[in-house]
Amino acid sequence: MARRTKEDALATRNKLLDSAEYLFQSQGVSRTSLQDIARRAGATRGAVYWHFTDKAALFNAMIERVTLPLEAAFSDDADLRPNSSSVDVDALLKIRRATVEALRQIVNDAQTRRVFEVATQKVEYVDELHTVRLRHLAIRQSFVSRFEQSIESAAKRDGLLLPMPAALAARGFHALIDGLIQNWLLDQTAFDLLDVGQRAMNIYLKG
Amino acid sequence: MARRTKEDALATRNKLLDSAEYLFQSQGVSRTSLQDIARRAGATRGAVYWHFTDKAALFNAMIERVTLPLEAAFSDDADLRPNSSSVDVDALLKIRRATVEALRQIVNDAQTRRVFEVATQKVEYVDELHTVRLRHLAIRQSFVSRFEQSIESAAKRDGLLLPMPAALAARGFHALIDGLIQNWLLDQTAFDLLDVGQRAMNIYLKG
DNA sequence: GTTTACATACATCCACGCATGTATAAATGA
DNA sequence: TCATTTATACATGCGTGGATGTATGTAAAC
Repeated sequence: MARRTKEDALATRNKLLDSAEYLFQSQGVSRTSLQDIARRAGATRGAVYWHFTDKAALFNAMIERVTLPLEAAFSDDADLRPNSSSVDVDALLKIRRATVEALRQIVNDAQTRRVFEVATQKVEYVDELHTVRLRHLAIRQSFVSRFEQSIESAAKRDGLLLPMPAALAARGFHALIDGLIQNWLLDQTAFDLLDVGQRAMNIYLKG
Repeated sequence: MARRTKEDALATRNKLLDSAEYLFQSQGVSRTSLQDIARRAGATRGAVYWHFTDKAALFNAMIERVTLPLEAAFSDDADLRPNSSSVDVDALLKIRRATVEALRQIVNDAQTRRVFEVATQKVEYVDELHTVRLRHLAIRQSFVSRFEQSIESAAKRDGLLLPMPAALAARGFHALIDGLIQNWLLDQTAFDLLDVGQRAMNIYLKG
């Protein structure tokens, strides 16, 4: 066809990513061809190869469309709160709130849910997608270490001694949340993620 | 070639499964062809199609080679202990022991580790593999409900009231263990699975 | 006029399923 | 016990479709 305006181009790009989301979720990443994606978006493979160098790049873009805002939200939570509220808000409280907010987004936002499901169940992390995987690991790590700091500062503030090193406690907490999310994604009718998540979190944080 | 003796046939079958394990782990399930698997086992696709109807069946067999013994171990733990030890052993203690044993197997047995890694990161659960997935879910569910019973009986025995329904507590516990395993598989050098696992378990069970 | 945003066409490769070949182990019968 | 038959445990070959990458065409925006 003919050349489109820049908004049109961005629209087709998003359509392609939408199609990819849907098809990746229902057929898996490796079994959906670029042809499938293009067709569902009302375009051809030419459009796909114009916007993305290959399937891995498309996958990457699809992931970042969700994770970039989510990461930004997390950073905001950590950076802005100290200014807005009084002084030295309980670090654990911040973690608690941010976590609940993340759970809420997964439950409420269909797109986030789709992408999470694809990223955890419908893709094989190998070769080209290894970079995506490394990025995930880095994000995980930053989350864990931030939580570790919060634990330590909270313990120091309240003058209580921890039953285990903060690093290990942070690992456990992260595993708990991560496991809850993944299990919920496996069967979303099995339990209420927000409810169970908050209760489990409270239990764990008693330690 | 010629017909082999039954032991020979079983040997090639195991060789094929070994190859699949290795290749699935390094290349992912969808990117490894039956040709690859056969070649690495010193055989041809003919052998593969003789022993398995298709790739999904082979995958299934590979999984069961590890999970069947593991399930059996879990059943033994639950069924035999009441006879061998005194009367009414603490139900929670049994769960604790079985869980630690499972963690130990994952850490120590390379084959279990490989298969778990494949099953959690290197496969897209869709179409034919959906049955495998359903089976996993069923096993999960049975584990969770068994743990739920243990919690309830333990609570009744000790006469303490739970901070939440046993079903939710069981979910949380399972999510914790599951999350720890998965995170450890992502980076096996990050922490000591057995250590952190036991500590986190103890913390959680205080609730 | 040039670049953009695609569509179309072409060539290559590879994975799968099936059909068929085949040498030998195991069952069968005398 | 041995000869014959049958089923087994693969190997080989063929056809087919589909996915990828790239090269080229093209009309409108800038």
